Amino acid sequence: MVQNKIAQLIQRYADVYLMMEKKVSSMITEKLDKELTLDQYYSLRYINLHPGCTSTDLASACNVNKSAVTSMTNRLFNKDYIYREHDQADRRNVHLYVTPEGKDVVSRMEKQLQDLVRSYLEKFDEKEIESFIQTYEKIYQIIIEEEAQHSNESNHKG
Amino acid sequence: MVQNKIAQLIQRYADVYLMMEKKVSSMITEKLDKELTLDQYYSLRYINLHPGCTSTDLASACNVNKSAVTSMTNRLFNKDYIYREHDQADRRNVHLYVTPEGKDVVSRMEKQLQDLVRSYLEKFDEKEIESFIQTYEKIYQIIIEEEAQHSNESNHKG
DNA sequence: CTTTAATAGTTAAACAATTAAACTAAAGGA
DNA sequence: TCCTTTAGTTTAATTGTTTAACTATTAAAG
Repeated sequence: MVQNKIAQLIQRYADVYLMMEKKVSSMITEKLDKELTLDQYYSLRYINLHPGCTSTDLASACNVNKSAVTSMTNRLFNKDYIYREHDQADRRNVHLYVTPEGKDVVSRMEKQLQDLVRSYLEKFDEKEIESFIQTYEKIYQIIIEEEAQHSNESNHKG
Repeated sequence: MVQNKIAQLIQRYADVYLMMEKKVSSMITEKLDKELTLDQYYSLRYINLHPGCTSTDLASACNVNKSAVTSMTNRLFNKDYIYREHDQADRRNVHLYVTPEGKDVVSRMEKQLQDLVRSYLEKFDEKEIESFIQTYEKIYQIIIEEEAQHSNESNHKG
């Protein structure tokens, strides 16, 4: 791709990125249950999809420090949405599980999120959204692969 | 669009969203100058593109409270990247401007951002990225229009 | 004109989310 | 046994945010 074209595309992306991100996250916290922040919802969702995952797993998935995960899981634990279990084979490992209350709130928020997004998605052609998400997933894949290659140098995270 | 298909698309988006957001923002803070956080960069970039804008403008653009803007502009002010000027006609208004040092850092970070993103973008077809950003801009437009319609009800922000 | 409303912005207290560094505890290897 | 690595927590600090109370200025109503 031509250098100039790339600069243009990045410019256009940057022009909407900030507003988009803040607007979407504030829309969501406004419209959805106040029980969880967006970050808390996504963390709980991850644990729900990966029962028994460790703090390290979650840290690597979110690309944050383990101490950030400790804080996050403490917040979820204090709300009785998750519980922890020590690994019997290797007692250093702590496995994370979602409680019934946690499962309740995840599915409730998932439904609310769908109701919210549906009204916007209806204004699009299915093919357009499909290919948008495909590109999004592709970008994600490329970033992951790229990181796997350079994982030798810096492994202070994950 | 069919209900089921919508649920599927949202699911797929949610599956990558969390990792994507955190990974990208941590990649950027890692690779770019440490002088500014990503939020600070985008705020400074906005002021640079809209010289003389007010706190209210920035608050509305980011969809955050005015007090959040005060905090943000204080951080930028303390780093000598912006300055404030009282409006002579209406002394309640405070206009924001980027200093020469601020302009320096914006253009430096812009260049670094382009160098970083270029390596990823090169793996894509130009048409694919073009239509990805087009959809992104379209989503943004729809959200803005939607909000303009419902602006009567809740105007505690912006 | 004076009193009252509204508007722009700041301050203060609280919380969420994060990092870095020091720490505890457990496991593995020489 | 001693040293090192690994998993996770704690602590102190910073960023970014909200809500509510506040200051200062303008506009509007009588």
